[in-house]
Amino acid sequence: MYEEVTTLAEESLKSAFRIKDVIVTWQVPRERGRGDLATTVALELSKKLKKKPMEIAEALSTALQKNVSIEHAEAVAPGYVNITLAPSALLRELNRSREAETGKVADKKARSVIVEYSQPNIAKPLGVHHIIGTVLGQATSNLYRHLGHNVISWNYIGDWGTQFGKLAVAYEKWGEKPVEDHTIDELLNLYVRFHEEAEADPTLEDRGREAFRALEKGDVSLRAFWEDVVAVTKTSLTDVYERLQVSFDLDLGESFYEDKMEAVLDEGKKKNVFTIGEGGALIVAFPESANMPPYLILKGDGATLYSTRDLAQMRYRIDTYHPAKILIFTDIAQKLHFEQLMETCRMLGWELPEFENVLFGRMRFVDKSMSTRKGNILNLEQVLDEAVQRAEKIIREREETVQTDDPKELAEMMGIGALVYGILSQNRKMDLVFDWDKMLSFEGNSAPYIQYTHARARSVLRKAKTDAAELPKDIDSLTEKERLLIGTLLQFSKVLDEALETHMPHKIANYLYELCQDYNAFYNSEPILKAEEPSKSLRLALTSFTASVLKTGARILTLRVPERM
RNA sequence: GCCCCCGUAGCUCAGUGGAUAGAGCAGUGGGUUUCUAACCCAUUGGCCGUAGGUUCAAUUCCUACCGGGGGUACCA
Repeated sequence: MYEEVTTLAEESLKSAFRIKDVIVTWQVPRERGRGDLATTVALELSKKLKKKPMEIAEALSTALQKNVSIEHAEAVAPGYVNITLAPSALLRELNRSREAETGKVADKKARSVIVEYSQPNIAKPLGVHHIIGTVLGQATSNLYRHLGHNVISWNYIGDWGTQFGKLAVAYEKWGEKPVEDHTIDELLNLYVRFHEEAEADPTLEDRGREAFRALEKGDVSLRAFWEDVVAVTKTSLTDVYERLQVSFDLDLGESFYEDKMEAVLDEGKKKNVFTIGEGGALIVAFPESANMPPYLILKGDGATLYSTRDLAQMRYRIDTYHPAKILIFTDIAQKLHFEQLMETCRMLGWELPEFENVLFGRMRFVDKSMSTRKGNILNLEQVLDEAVQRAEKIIREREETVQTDDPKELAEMMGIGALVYGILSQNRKMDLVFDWDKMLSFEGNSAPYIQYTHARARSVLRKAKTDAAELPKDIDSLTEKERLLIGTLLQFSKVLDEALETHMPHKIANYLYELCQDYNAFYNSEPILKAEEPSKSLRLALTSFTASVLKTGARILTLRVPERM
């Protein structure tokens, strides 16, 4: 962005102070009245050149002032250079920047990015805490796709493991009807009851482990039971994912690796990476330098673990998809596990793709943590329903002014949007305390604010009977609000790049919010339809750009925006 | 014990090696004969956890400590 200005600045500094190299970087000042771009290069050079910062800043601003793209350049104490760009230069930039909105076309031959997220467990409904990883992963997948990457979105379903043996024992003891007739909540109740009764009767735990081992060894009736439970679970997940605008390319779960672990186990043993530890367990002992506790690969009784399947999964993904990158979204509690996993892969001598365990904070209630075993989780579907009901109530209260044709659809959009935006607008590493009122905001910095701003802009365009407004060729001057809005619109593509690089979708949410603020301020102070030309064309174009950036950005965040509300 | 994440306004949170640290909610006062007032404008409110260090410049980087959360071999 603004290469012309950068080159000019660098050249003039080089010639004025007879230096070989200088790199000028620009910041976009947040404060009004500081121009469109600012640099601190004079402060940075001061020591090296043995000159006062202001002296350098003044020389630079004088040189920049001569350029036609720059309306005004100014040196400000203690050594900043602020520049205000000419309207024509801003319009030129704005035209160029529209490409970022439409998205890039993926190069089909490029190696893909595997994004794993959500990871629901079989026989349990999605809890409200699942929403964090689910929407973060989806937003990140959307972002990669938007920027032209081939993405394989992957739901790694927890359909295997000791928990399953426990459920089988619980069903055998207390189940009262065929498995396939259970709802997901009834299955959860069995699981919770198991843990309650296991407090009094510890032998239950052993029986659960035994049942899982039997399943792993191929017990036919357990296998049939397992298949029924998987079917019940997948059906119940479909609806929630649809409401969240979440979808996956693959949902190969843990059971898929059932027959793929043996090869990895053999390899690890042969390479002496896996060794026998306490109680006959198979472990990886890391070198001192790794500074990590041992990694358990097989239990003492020979049963496999999460780690066993993850190793097999890593192998399978590499061999099958040759990905350039693998991202796995998990909460922060799993950090060590993935560090151990990757270190183990390296010790096995595997050639690995770029890998990141994208971490996020945990959700808990005010006084206690969330635990599926104890049953103190909130069902995500119920939370979505409550969110939508709250939105419905607000829509009803505004009956006289609301402009939607479909209040039910709008409520769905707003309610779920509010919840999702609440999560995606904050730094993913932060822990969340579940609180209805805080998680479901409908005003201020919230999804409905973004949605309202979009509807408002679309409404203006409908009245103007135009969609793809063209920018005027040139314009003499810009109002302060116009300039601010243009400046924010210009940053969209940079924000997307930063969000991708850091895997921090909240940067997009924050940006969209700022854009709305700028648009609403502009909307409030400048007439659009009644403006004189060329202002009218400019303002319509800004309205059109804003609406389209909002829609594109919101979509990446899984949010939908209405045409009217 | 060791390791990781978090600590910014009453509350919930953004933010950055640079110019007087920003929003939302809550509080106070304004704005609709104008394109949607789910909005806008103004205003109250901060030793940026504490103490050192690096730097022309630290809330941001480094170290220690304090507080909260998590992990630390047979859960995932």
